[in-house]
Amino acid sequence: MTAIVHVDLDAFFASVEVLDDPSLAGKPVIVGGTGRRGVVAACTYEARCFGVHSAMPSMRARALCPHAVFLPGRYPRYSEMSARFHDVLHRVTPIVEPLALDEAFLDVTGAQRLFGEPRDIAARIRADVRAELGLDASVGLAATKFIAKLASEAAKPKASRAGITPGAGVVVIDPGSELAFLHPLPVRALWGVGPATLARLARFGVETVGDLAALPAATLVSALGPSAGQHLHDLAWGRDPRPVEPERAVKSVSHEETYAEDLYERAELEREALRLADGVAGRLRRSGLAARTIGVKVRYHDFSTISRSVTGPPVDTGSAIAHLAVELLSTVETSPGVRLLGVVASNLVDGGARQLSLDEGWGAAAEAVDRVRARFGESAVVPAALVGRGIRRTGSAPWGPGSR
DNA sequence: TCTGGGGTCCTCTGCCCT
DNA sequence: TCTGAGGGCAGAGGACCC
Repeated sequence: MTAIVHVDLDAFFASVEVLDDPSLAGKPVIVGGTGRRGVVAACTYEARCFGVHSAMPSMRARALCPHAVFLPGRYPRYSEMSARFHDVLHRVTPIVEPLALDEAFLDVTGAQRLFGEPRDIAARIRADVRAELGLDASVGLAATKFIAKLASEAAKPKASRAGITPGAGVVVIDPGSELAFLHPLPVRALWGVGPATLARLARFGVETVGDLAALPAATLVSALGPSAGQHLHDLAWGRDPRPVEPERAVKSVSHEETYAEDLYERAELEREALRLADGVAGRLRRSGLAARTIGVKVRYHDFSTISRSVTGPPVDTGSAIAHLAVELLSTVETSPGVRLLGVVASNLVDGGARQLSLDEGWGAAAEAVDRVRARFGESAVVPAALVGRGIRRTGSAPWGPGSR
């Protein structure tokens, strides 16, 4: 029988802040964008008691919990702790699928000879993380990935107006007991059910996973499409054949930024596109990749979002990506005011396959730039068009538990 | 109160080719 | 030569995840 463990660090960013500054222990701590357009990336359970949760606008979090400690976040520190966390997991098994900085699946089926029963392995992982990192983790164990994930969720502490209820830490869903665990849960708990799907399911009177399981698969397929419909029907019956995948190739690399004030000037947007393209190019080269498709994403004042993309020979330099991004930008309306601009590289290929003719000289220059930045920091070299330019951004470093 | 950033996957549409 | 059907692909957008 396959044994899958899901491990999730509790309130990761906020817990690291408390770990590094013990005077914060027991206080509501909120990590995230502190600007007008920022959102909460993570918060302690003390903050959750006031109704604060991740992805909530920081302004609202401040209104709900004005006495909280607000911190902007320290991405390099979280990365370092994440690396140590994944080291602990890799000591148990090489079959580790990272989901985020603070979360991973492990297939511990083959680790039983070394470490004993799966439930003992789950408990051991939690204890090792606590001992070596000083952080609390919640652990779920089941025969499938998504039930293991729901189990770790069930193992977490709960926060409400009444206070914090400690979690079990480890929850094991034994084979045969999956449906009894699954069917009473709200349907929103299923992976893939967000606000839009929830609204569609509500029309069928579906509130719990059990309600969903009772619907014929054909009804779900007609309501949600063949892929999502069948997938959710399978999940509702506990079926999830997806294996733990240690190696997953990156499919796209992007940089986007929300501005504190909307941008109207095309020249300013083109400079921003250059800066974002430069960031994307650097990350592509560090991964040894080049992109065949370059896209731009534009979000307007009213939050409506459009994207434009173009496919051609592989590129991995800031100048080449910026050139395409600026061309794409010239096809979209910017006069309503741009709240967010993004540059996306997709259709990724091996970096050695990039266009050599025109780009060869730029490629060598870009690699030299990479070496200087590696030694002296990202701001040591910037495109000439950006020297001395400053635009007010939302003030966020690349943070978010989903960041890899 | 007004909604980050970095991703993946899916669906729909239009175009090109056979 | 014209036309329609169908497949493949690219582009756009939506939904979802952490």
